[in-house]
Amino acid sequence: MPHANKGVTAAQVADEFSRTAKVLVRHFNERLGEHGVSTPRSRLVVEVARSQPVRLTELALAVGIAQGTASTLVDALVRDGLLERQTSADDRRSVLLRVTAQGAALAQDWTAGYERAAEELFGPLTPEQLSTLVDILRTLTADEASAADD
Amino acid sequence: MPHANKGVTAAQVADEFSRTAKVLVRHFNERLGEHGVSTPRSRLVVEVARSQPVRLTELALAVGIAQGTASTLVDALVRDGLLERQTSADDRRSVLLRVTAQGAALAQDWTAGYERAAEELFGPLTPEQLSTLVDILRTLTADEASAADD
DNA sequence: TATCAATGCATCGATGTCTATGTAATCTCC
DNA sequence: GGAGATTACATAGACATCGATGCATTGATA
Repeated sequence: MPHANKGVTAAQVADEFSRTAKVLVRHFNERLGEHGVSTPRSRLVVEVARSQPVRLTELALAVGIAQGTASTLVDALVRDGLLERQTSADDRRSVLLRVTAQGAALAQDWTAGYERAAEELFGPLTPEQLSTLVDILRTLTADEASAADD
Repeated sequence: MPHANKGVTAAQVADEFSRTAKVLVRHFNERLGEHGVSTPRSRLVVEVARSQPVRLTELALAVGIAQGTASTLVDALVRDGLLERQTSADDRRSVLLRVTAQGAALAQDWTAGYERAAEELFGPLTPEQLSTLVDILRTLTADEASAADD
């Protein structure tokens, strides 16, 4: 029975949203755990592979985490030989990130795992629902973009 | 221009979802921070106020966190005088939780803050979008409910 | 060019979170 | 009624995360 939620309040939506978000996080951690990696680590490596060379702050923005968090995670990934840091010639404050050969190989595997996990989770939705959901999500974060102009 | 996302993939939706979730978390932390409390702590106190007496595991389920996490957070809230633990007479393994007078007062304040934050965030959506969003969120977590039957 | 502001990154301390495990109480069932 | 399974909670260890802050570099300006 769809649409039994006529008078739904914002707070109820917030509750539902945050619960769903946790389910999503848990699901991805499980699936990616089968690939021997956590969700945050895989997201970073995959994102670097996709848009290298990339500066640290850009990367943090792209995956939606704080710059300090990205710094710590990247540090571990460099130690593990998946990423490379390189000081930018243009601006020696900047760090350019690239994947190593090993990182690139793993990124490919993890991307597949990530996509499969996403399909498992969002598969029950119709294409129209998917599209609607993305619209709604973008509406919600559109605020953020303008708020950043403050 | 709505619906410009015809061929959106599950992975893209997952990305968008997780970014939105982080925006939501940040927004609530900011707003509730103005009330001197974190989101998880306020959610626990408010939930206990709403459905006391409540067992720890029930509470964890209601707010969508792991039982161990709830145990730790509740411990702090009891130390701070907002919640009371009481061993159940029926089942001496169980802990029944209630708010103290102070906890009840704060819960009221925090509920207002929570609702206001939710309205700020979800206000841009039409009532129909809100309703649709809840439908979609419930579809996504419906899996979980059945998976729990394993 | 010397100074002061702004920027990019690293680090710190605190918090929330998970899974895994331990302990006590309860339940099952022979 | 007692043994073993189950359940409820607490605790431990690891990780991700944040905001705040420090340090080095760059940019702007007088």
